[in-house]
Amino acid sequence: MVTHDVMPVTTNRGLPEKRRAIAQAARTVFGREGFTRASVDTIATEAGVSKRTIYNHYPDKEKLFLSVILEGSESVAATHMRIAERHLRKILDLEEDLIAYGVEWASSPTAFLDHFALVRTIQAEASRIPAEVLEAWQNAGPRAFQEELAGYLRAIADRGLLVVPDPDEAANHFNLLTFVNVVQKSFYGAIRIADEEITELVTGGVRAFLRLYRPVV
Amino acid sequence: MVTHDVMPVTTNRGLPEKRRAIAQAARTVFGREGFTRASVDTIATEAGVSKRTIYNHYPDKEKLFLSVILEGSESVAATHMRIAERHLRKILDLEEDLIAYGVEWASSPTAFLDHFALVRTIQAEASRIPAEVLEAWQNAGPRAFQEELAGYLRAIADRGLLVVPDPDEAANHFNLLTFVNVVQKSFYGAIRIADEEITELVTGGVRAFLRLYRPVV
DNA sequence: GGTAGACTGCACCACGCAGTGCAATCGGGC
DNA sequence: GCCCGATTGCACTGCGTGGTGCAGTCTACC
Repeated sequence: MVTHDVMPVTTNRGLPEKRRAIAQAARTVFGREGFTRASVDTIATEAGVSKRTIYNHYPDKEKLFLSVILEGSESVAATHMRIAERHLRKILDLEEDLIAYGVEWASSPTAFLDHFALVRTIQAEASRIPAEVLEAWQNAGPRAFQEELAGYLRAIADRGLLVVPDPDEAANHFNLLTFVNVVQKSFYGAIRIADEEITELVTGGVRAFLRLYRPVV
Repeated sequence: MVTHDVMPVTTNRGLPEKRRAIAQAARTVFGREGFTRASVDTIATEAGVSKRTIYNHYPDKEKLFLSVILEGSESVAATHMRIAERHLRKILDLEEDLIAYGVEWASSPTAFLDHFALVRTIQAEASRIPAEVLEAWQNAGPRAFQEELAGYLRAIADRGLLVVPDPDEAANHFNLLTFVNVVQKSFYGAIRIADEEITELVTGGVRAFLRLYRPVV
């Protein structure tokens, strides 16, 4: 697990309690309205805090956004860790476990609706976001998940349940065939799709994945 | 091929020549700045046209955006048709042809940079876009490509070169393993990635696809 | 030469928004 | 009782923006 230093994006002034309220409100409002439409006044109101206080904690709107998305990534990463651990550490029935993992993980955009709305914003603004910031986010987000999954796949392969010449590529393929498939269809949760459809898509993806990487008997 | 009627998004007043200039400029500016940041004044200047004229042709900014993205989809669809036809009609070496098709298609976001910037905007704003508009775009865009590809795969399967129980799912898998993989990494062309990397990614995807759908000898 | 439609330029409105300045208040530590 | 940092409320600046109104010009056609 690699952690990357990022220049501080928040001042150390102010009460942590207020800071949390601001961050929480910012996540909600940015998620609902997108970066540009979201106004600092709205965030202040939602946080039950004066606008002036926000500018005591964060130098400007952009840094506030940045801080929120990085925190969000950490929280999602932690969740992913728990999901992966729960389904992929002890394998009972490989197909079943992979499906359970995939379904739960592919459902997380619905659970972290605000955060993934921010992710969509990031993607839309990619060309206007400083390269090192984009880099930092990718490392905290997508890349981290893939690395983690690759680790589990390697372990599963070591026990002879899969044949995985290149764990990173395999993790990528799994990700594409399940998670990415779902988020493409649901716009990262913005368009609600039924749980059964998620299950169906993931199941199809896992079956394909297994055809790719299951050892020939 | 299904075409969907969409309510007209442009007035019939005005000279078609000016209209084209406006649409062209709008595509560029929206692509560069995103919907919200792009100002109608900028578009007017870029088009060499007075702002008043824009409002002679389009009722408002939103409709202008809409019109531009639908036109763009058509243009991209036409390109896709040519690429698919060129590589998938007559198959000489299946792997080679699929790779050539995949590489060329996965490179199109770089060729249609403006348009795919609009696509990212759409995705980011998905939750704020009227459902029927989103529907119309999906039909003109992603869904159309997938359908077309499914048709070719079916034809290839008919000749015994592939085993394709469900052409739609197969097309989806191909799409995920090649095109989507590339656009996820490049943010639809916003972040430049080397041609060799595109080739590499697509090649890996095609190989996986073939392992999934090649007939067992 | 007259009429009609398209275009232009420019002023203008109304509004929202990021960010600042400031005086006043609150609360805990010494 | 005093101080200091955090917070508040509010007015205010400056700017950009979507959209309109209007008076005048240009062009093509009759």
